Amino acid sequence: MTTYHTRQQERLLAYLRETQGTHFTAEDVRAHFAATRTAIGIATVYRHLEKLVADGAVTKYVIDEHSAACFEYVGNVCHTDAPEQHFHLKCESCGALIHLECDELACIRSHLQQEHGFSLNPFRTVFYGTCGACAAAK
Amino acid sequence: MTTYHTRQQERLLAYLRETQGTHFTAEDVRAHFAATRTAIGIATVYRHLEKLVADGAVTKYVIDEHSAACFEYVGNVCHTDAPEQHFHLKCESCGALIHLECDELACIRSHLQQEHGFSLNPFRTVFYGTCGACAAAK
DNA sequence: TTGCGTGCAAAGGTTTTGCATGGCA
DNA sequence: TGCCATGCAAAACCTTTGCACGCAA
Repeated sequence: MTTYHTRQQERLLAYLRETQGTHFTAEDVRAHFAATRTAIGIATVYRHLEKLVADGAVTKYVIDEHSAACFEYVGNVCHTDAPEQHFHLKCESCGALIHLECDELACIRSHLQQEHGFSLNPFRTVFYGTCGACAAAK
Repeated sequence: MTTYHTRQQERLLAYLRETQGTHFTAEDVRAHFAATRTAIGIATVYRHLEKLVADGAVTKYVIDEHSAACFEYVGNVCHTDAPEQHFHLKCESCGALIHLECDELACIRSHLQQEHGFSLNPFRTVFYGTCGACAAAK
């Protein structure tokens, strides 16, 4: 639990809030501050992200274990109103991670729940395939 | 593509067929053959698993990126004749792998294709969540 | 002053790769 | 004989951890 209020913590949180709706890796965060001359050690980045994930303010995606984990800022804990139901598409060709928000896809969840008794975890579920750009390139 | 038929390949495939319905790590496979005195190098295990995953005969699960990936043999899928429209549900609680054949879910593919230009790969895509039995147990 | 937060470097683990050797066709 | 497959070890990679120092309260 955080007891002290530090400069790094403040700057890191401020940055995360700017990234709403996008994905980032721990390295992305470190690089961002390295560029602004207010460096934050990679260990500190990981330590904060770990806490935020535990608090639910950040979601962690494991796409492939030999590449860096993706994080996403989803707001404060008191965000119990309308958690966004978005899914992720991963292009097996170019590696792009696509953030998909679609009502029809959101129905998948209730369908699986009602018809198959399965509670889908949208944070871990990733749709693999080929994106339009890559398909067109072939 | 595999061009040569080797002893290691044969033994590895035979072992995988025995594991139907269970999951294993690359290390598990290596250890299995190390015990039977017909050792197979870990690099060879990874190289074969990589091919099998690409072929759809093995599914790769990434549970957490700092632990070993889990693999599961799902058999030779006939992606030439009649591509089966079934998806996989993986219970994060009990580890059960559920084969789901559902017309409504099959629509996901065409939806992603038409509305988002995304060609879904049903052999690799896995829905993570909690199965009905585990949900009831809580 | 107390002790948490930070940064550096090293450790930890899994997976990949380089290279020489062995084996299939 | 021509190459692919294999195995070993080292490399590559992300992430965690030990330790000393800095800084908040």
